Amino acid sequence: MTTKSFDMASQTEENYLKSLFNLANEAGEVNISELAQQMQVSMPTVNSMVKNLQKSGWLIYEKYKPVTLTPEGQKEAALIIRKHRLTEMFLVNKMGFGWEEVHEIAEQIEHIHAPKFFDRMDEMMGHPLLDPHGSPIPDKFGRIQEVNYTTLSKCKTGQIVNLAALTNSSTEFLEFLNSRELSLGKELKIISKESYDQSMVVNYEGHPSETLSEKVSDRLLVRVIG
Amino acid sequence: MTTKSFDMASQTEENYLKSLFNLANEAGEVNISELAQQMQVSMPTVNSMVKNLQKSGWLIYEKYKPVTLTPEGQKEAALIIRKHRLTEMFLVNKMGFGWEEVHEIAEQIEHIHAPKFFDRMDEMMGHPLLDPHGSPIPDKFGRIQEVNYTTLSKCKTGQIVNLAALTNSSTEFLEFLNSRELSLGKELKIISKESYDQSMVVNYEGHPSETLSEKVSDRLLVRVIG
DNA sequence: GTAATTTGTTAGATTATTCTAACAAAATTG
DNA sequence: CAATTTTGTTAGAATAATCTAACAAATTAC
Repeated sequence: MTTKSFDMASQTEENYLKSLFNLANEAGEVNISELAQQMQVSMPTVNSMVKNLQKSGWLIYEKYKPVTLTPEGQKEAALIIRKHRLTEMFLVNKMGFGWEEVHEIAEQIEHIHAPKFFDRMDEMMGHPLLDPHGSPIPDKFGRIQEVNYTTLSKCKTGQIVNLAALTNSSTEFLEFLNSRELSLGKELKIISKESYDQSMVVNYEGHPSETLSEKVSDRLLVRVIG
Repeated sequence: MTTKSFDMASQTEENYLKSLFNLANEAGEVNISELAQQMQVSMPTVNSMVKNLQKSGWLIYEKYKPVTLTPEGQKEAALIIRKHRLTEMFLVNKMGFGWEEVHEIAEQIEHIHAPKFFDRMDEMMGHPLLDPHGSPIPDKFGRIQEVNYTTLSKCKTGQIVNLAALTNSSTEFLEFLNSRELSLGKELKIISKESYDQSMVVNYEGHPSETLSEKVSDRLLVRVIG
């Protein structure tokens, strides 16, 4: 007798679902150790929480196997991510925050249970498709439209690209980008690439010659335009 | 050796502080049973939580005596109420919600730890002094400026009053007021008062003769203007 | 293909918040 | 003021989320 309830997830459970969603690879599988690292808790903690989440129907788990979100788990996770990204966009567009300030606040507001509140944000912003860091905002049904960009690090000398999104949105990285006046939509021309450390010299408005380390260029998602 | 830490209060503890603040009478004392009723938990639960809150320095407690918030407890509570009321005002003024929709949402957002977020709301609204139900918004230091109004129920026939605030902001009551087009700032003239059930007949713009029960007139806070 | 390493599990304990049952102190009431 | 009622306390248990210690399974590495 399987116990599938689909009750409201607790704040903690919501965080596990979100991490599971973000860690799920092509096969949709996530290891206990990965999840433990992501959640910053011990493996036994994850082990018991995973049993919990399975009992509630959010995921599939078998001893010694990686876990997989059920369709319901995926939807639930996507809807939490939707609240997070809508909030980030609202904070930037309607409240004047910088893109480096919004993650921590959204991390808390994503757990608010008030559909009207998020619907109103969405409406006030005209149903945005992307958050301030270029990540797609899942729709009301938890559907997420995948876009695939390349990282700047994979581009070749001479190419012209448009900065579209980031693979990492830590405050420190965003502050680094601010210091170089690098924001989404900027057109970058790749001047050269150092084969020793993979650092790149790029050119963009107001910055004729800016050097970016591989660590940075790996985190910049771009659309090649020439 | 007294253990006074003043750590961050948990969400549950914040709710106890808020209730304590709201229940505190002139003497500032609150009984365990009152608090249990307000918080909708059993007395033993309150008993143990009160010991907790004392250990953290938020209140003074002695066996079989009513509890009293310390100055720190009062400030903490007032700051939570500040977040609640700022949020309600923001939802009404900046997001277009009705005054009857905002309590439940603010009840959740009040627990967000993000000073910048509330400061920005405050700034965007030009530092409002009252929330949408006429209750004062405590300042950043947790100071609350008391205003004292009379209830409509205490007014006499012939008086003209201005509707300034409410003693109760339940959705049902607010929806009742909406149905009679009664909103803050409305000027009411007391036409008559029924001595049998204390119901009152009042007159205001668009409503030449509206009857209000004692239950209603007791919940309307007014400023007598004539 | 054993041995070593990594990954995952169980067992048992801890903290926060809650409960019910039983009892004790305080307040109320004739 | 003694009896009753109300209010408050203790004891003991439950649930959620976490931990460490010990062990077991799976994987990786010679």
